[in-house]
Amino acid sequence: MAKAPGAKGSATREHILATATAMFGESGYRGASLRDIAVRAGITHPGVLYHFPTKESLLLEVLRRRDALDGDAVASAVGLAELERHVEIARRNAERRGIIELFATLSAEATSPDHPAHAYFSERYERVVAGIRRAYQQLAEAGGLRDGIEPDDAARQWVALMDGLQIQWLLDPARTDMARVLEHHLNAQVTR
Amino acid sequence: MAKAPGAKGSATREHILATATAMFGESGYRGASLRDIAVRAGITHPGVLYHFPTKESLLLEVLRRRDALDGDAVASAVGLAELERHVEIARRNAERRGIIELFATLSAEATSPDHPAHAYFSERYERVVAGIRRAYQQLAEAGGLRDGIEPDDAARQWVALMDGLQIQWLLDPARTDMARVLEHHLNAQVTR
DNA sequence: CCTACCGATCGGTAGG
DNA sequence: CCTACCGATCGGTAGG
Repeated sequence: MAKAPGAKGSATREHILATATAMFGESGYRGASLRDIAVRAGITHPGVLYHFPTKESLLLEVLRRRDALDGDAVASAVGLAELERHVEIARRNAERRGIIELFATLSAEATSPDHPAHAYFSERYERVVAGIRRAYQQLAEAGGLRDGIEPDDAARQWVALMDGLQIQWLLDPARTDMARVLEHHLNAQVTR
Repeated sequence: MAKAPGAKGSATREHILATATAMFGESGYRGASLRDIAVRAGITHPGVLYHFPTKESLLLEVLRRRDALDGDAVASAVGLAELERHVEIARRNAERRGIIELFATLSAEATSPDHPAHAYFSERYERVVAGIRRAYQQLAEAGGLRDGIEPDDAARQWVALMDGLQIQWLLDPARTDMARVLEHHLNAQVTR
């Protein structure tokens, strides 16, 4: 089989994706040019467009790839374990500034209805909130949730907390322990 | 007295500031061009640069003005009342999409160390967190805080919650009641 | 405050 | 995957 440009296996293609992930994170979608990405990937900017037809398609592929890689947006555990899984993701992501920059920068930029990733982030939020809500409901049914905590509010709180902590961490990593704050929040909601 | 261009009283200047606030909010700093702002303000883009020497100076003036207008970033009350003041600000801001867009979009964009508003947001965060921390400490000393809640974590949580809720609200205003979620969060921390 | 203009940079295309 | 190029747009300046 000859190497097809559309094939997922191209090493250059993977390299472009990794570079674009870092640069969209550092500068946002608007702030990172195809030439910036190309130079850091060691090719020319039409070279990038040989692998991805438009800048927008490159962004969407970067986002699609991220979700696939760590299953960030898919609820895969049950009740308390699902929430603890998110704490673990936060702890792990604190080692990879690029990933946090990508989602913090783009989720704010993409609140504009005409942003190329607007639909992606709208759907992602709905999915993530629904997954967390389910976890809280399961926790409540198992009698593990303190009185007066509604799963719907708690889910939105949890997601808001994760997003807001990312901004604080980017501004001041040394003094922001994302996983710790999330854990304390969870401990205050759960019955011992 | 002849009208001086530097005078704060120019109606055109005020009009440019209001327009720029809306457009930086909708599109971010990078996404809103001086020509966009000028057209919507009814002048030409060199006209904008007559009132503000650079695009960056316009942004900083927009931010400075916002803080001055509602004292958003300055702790002015004591203990519980200070936290309730922030709930009120959230309730009020839900009527002004432009303001929320401005801060949500820019605070993420400005996590880049080379962003023109980076220093502004770094200092603002420190100031806001310090104010909230003080309020929690006062609440704790008055015996109004539940056991196991540390003022420092609680302050970072509170600010993260406000930021994260703004993103959710921008993506889905109908289903995100910022003030309500903040109130529930506060009620769960305070002793009755 | 406008007209006219500048050099730089953008995403994308032609053609190989 | 590159060279060479396109039209559009950017922030900012000159000169009035």
